[in-house]
Amino acid sequence: MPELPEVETVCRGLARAVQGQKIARIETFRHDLRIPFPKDLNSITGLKIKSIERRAKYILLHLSGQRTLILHLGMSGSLTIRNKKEPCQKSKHDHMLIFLQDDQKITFNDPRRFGLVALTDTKNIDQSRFFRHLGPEPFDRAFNAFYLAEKLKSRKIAVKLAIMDQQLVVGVGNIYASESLFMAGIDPLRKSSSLNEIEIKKLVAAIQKVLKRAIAAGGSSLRNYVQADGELGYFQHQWAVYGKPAEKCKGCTCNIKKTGGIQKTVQGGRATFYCPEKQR
DNA sequence: AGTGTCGCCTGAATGC
DNA sequence: TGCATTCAGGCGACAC
Repeated sequence: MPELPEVETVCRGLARAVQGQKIARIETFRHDLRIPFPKDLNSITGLKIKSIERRAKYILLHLSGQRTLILHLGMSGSLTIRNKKEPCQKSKHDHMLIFLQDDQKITFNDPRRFGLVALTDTKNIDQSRFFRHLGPEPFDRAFNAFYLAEKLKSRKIAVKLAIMDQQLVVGVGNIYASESLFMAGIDPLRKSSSLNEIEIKKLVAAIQKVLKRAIAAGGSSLRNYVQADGELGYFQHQWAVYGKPAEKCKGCTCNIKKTGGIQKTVQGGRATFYCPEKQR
């Protein structure tokens, strides 16, 4: 599932392939994904893709005429770029095609349809329903130990749920929440307000490091991005605890017989993985 | 206001 | 073998 690093990878790949191109035509094959497609989607025909930006897990295509096309991949969405001349059949969950004037074609495929497509005036982005409530980017200077301490001290929920709250910090999804807490050595079940200064510093650093490593892993496979492989750029081979119940944690020196290895539990309806020995 | 739960959706994995 | 059930999860809506 695309989290921040995957979305970042997709944005970079997209920028390389289609920045500066004009939109020739758009086709949709149903009226909605998680929300309806914009009624005026065809109004961006003829506009130029000036730049591409990631914000949280949203992909922003800034167009000429002060328009911005917003894409979100949800859980199962992927973008593929092909040359229009390549013979290519529409697959089952292709929902939108963007044809460009240079004969490339962007395909938005999303089996579970948790993704979305929206259109807004560029200057109104910050006030849009999608961005109004978002917290700082994890790499922004505004996301630091002082900020996190302020945010956590009054909160009663578990720290894992807190760092997944997009109002606190954006882009930390379920997988990287578990991974970051492992790297920081913090038990995901701990109450947010129970973390001390040192732990909070470690957590900020861990979130940034985990995300940066994942982006780097994605970037290294970027050249294959245009091929039809939604899995590319993912971090799954480097997971330390996620999806590995009862296994050894990364760099394990634990007494597995005693700890039972990596534990799996559920928080807020989402799977959490952690090492009971390394995370306290 | 902060917190917890639900629903959207489909395919893979598991259970009987 | 084949059908039914469970699980996965971003994010907004909603109830308390």
